[in-house]
Amino acid sequence: MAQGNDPAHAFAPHDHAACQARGLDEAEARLARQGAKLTPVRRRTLEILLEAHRAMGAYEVLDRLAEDGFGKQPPVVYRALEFLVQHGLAHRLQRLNAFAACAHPGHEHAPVFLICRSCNRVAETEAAPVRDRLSKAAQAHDFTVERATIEAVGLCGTCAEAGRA
Amino acid sequence: MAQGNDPAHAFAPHDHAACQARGLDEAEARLARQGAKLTPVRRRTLEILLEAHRAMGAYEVLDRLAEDGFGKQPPVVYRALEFLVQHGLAHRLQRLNAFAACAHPGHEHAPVFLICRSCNRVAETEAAPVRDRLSKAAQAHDFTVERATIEAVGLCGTCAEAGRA
DNA sequence: GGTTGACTTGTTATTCTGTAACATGGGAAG
DNA sequence: CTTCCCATGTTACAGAATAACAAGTCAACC
Ligand SMILES: [Zn+2]
Ligand SMILES: [Zn+2]
Ligand SMILES: [Zn+2]
Ligand SMILES: [Zn+2]
Repeated sequence: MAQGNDPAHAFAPHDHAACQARGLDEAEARLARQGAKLTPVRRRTLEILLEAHRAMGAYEVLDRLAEDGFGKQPPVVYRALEFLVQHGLAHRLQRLNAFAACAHPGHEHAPVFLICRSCNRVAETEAAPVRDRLSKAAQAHDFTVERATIEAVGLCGTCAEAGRA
Repeated sequence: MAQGNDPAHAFAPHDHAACQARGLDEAEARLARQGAKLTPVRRRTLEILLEAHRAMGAYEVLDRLAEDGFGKQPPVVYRALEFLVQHGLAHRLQRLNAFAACAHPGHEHAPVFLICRSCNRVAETEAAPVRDRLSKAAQAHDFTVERATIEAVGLCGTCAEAGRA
């Protein structure tokens, strides 16, 4: 079983170089299917997000891009991030005003995020059951859910064991 | 049955003056229990949030406070809002960078929000089942949820019937 | 009464986050 | 070769939030 298949592998030690490479490959495959282009800025932005399983602020990414010779004005990074988000290669985390690479861009999905407040890693997990419950609760009040933000903050197993309460 | 007991009454026509008054009463009762004070700015801030079942940006509230003779600098409103949030009288909506009065401050609760994208009204709904699911999904990955943001955007019944798709 | 100390309100200034509007340049289509 | 779309870049601004300090209120205490 490849480590990439566990949706919460973000919290466990794993061959992250492979993880990162797979992220880029899947991104290219997906964009090819969609007829969109992974241009240099976009590619670099995705690489930066893929470096760790954590969320990064736009300006943090922007600094990195500037180091690599790209423009150093906010629109540069916001446009790249918007592109990645819209094409399912990255997600925005509302609680953190930050962005994270998608953990499994292979297929369409509306994720649920688990954010460890100790190590700052971010994982995506099984969303369907939670969203179902939410839709059901909303239906009871005649409300139709179109999109939902579901972000949990807490402690990952590794940090809990390490006693970083 | 008092209208205030339906957690999603925000979307239905109701005696809102009573609704508002009840909000203030419950707030005072709650603060008395906690030994905290509802000072003029705080009270006025809560009143403003209670005027409608929608979320307001901090600066929108600030303008209203300034009209009433309170300070017109950001810290004034942010402090009042922080106080209200911490004492369970208001909630912050991450998706909107905005705040809303709590719909039922009588008891402790971690709400789930329903945000109508057409009329902008915000309702709180039954949270427990959704949170249970979320905790369960997280547990499967050895993650302990401490707090969670759950915010749904969609259409309320009234707006759906009115065809405001 | 006077003094201390916690708390609240107020101000100035700054930081962080995000967007509008416009200029340029490189292809692909014609 | 020209046209047009799109991506990148810029300047300038808007919106959200906080840091740091000044001053007033009020009850507790001496
Ligand atoms: Zn990895
Ligand atoms: Zn952790
Ligand atoms: Zn009401
Ligand atoms: Zn509505």
